[in-house]
Parts: sequence; C-alpha cells; structure tokens
Amino acid sequence: MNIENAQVQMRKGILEFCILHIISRGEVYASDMLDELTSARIMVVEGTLYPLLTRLKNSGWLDYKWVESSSGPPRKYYVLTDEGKVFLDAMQATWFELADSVQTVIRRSEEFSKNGSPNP
Amino acid sequence: MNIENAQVQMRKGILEFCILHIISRGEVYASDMLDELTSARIMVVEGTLYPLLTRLKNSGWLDYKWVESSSGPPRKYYVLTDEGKVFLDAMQATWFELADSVQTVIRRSEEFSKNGSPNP
DNA sequence: GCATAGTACCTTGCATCACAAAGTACCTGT
DNA sequence: ACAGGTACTTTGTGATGCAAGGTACTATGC
Repeated sequence: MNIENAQVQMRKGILEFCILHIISRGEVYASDMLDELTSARIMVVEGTLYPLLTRLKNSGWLDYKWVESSSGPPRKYYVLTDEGKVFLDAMQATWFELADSVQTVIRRSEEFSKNGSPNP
Repeated sequence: MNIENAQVQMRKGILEFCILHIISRGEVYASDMLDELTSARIMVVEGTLYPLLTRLKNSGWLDYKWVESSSGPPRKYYVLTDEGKVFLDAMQATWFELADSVQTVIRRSEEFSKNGSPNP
C-alpha cells in the first residue's frame, strides 16, 4: 500500500456526502459536479461519479430529468428528493462527529508528545 | 443503501490514520487501540482491526514484538517504524486537506441557501 | 451528405477493504 | 480436567473506487 492508495481510501464515503451537498443547491448534471469537486480539490473521475449517482438514485435520494442541451447530447439534471434531504442531514451530522473524533485522536497525540503520557 | 452503511463508508481509510496515530505514542496492543478508538466514539471490531494491523505491518510501517502477559496469552505490542512516521505525517496532511475541502463544499451550500446562487 | 471532434452518459472487470462469524491458542481458577 | 476469559487469526461476503473502453447525440468543416 502507498500514500496514493491511502488517500483514495480516506476519501471513500465522503464523496457521496459532497455530491449530495452539491445537488442540494439545485439542479445540476454530472459535469457541473465534477467542476465543483475539482475546484474544492476533491478529484473524481467519471467512472466513480456515474455509478455513484445511479446508486443514490436507486436508493431514492435523487431524482433526475432529461434536459436538451443547445450544444451536445441531452443531460441528466439531478435533484434531491425529500428523503434525500433527510439523508443528507444525517450524513452531515456523521461528518461532524467523525471530524471531531479524529481531532480528538490527533489532540491526544499532541498532548502525549508534549507531556508524556497524559493518562494517570 | 442506508445511513449505517454510509457511515461505514465515510470512516474507511480514516481508521488507518487514527490507528497509526495511536501507535505513534508508544507501544500498544490491539485491545489498547480498541479502547482508545471507542473512547473517541470510533467503533471498531476485531475483524476490522487485526487484518488492518497485518496490512500496515506488511507495508513496513509497523513492527511488533511479543510480550508475555501476567494474565492471559502473550500480546503483540506494535510500534511505528521510521517509514511509518513519514507515512503518518503524509496521512495527516491528507486528512487536513480533505477536511478543508469538505468544509469548502459545506460552506458553499450554506452561502447558497442564504443568498441564492453565489456564482455571477 | 459524410467525417471528425466534442460532449455526455454507461458498462465491464479488477483490486481493495470493513465486517461478521467462526476458529485457534494461551492462561487462570476451581 | 474443565470452564471462562483474553488475544490473535482466518474465511467468506458485499460494497465500492477506479481505469479503460464503449455508446450515442450534436455541431462543424468540407
């Protein structure tokens, strides 16, 4: 295992959360999402995004409609369903808890290297 | 897919980072790690932890030694190798970047719901 | 018309990994 | 011996990120 692989692992699941967030703002299609994620320095490729969108759709959290484009093939514009909004809220709570837990672990290591074992 | 599954996905890869952090403080064995992770509200079970430790060992980031216990079977006490320390630093940088990227996505959604589209 | 390029969406196959469940081995107390 | 607790291991399953290749539609150039 190398650092690139580890980075990929660390991002798993969080992608889903970020994509739901982006769709929560309004109708978007896949290329919009890729642009937004890229600008937030979260690299995603089509082979990851499309199956993920299909899964979220099949779970009932997304819906989409075909929209004709003036320059190219039609696009799938996605929106969040009401169930999807509930799910997104739950994911956000999970994210904050996780970030806090990781911060706890990091803080303890910092205290340890400053003071020696903080445990009595 | 349900919220439990999504939470599991979100934690993937981050577990590895947290475990390396815990081992970085000094020699510990598996039950120590489980206690520490549980107290940080990161639930892990043996079936996850042991294979992960084996992977990290095989990657050269951990080493261990058998230590006799005064009450029970001998224990494997793990320590970070020099390579492991370098890897942990890289993982930590990745974590902070990822947390920042996610925060960026969340912030944009908040701005959107306050002001409408922030894009000109 | 026809070919080329660009855009958008989809599918296949592979490797990785968390987890549940069952198993192995060691030590202590009775 | 035997039961109970502790510690480490293994097997099988399901989920999923991703690379690579494919399909389909539109516009442009000739």
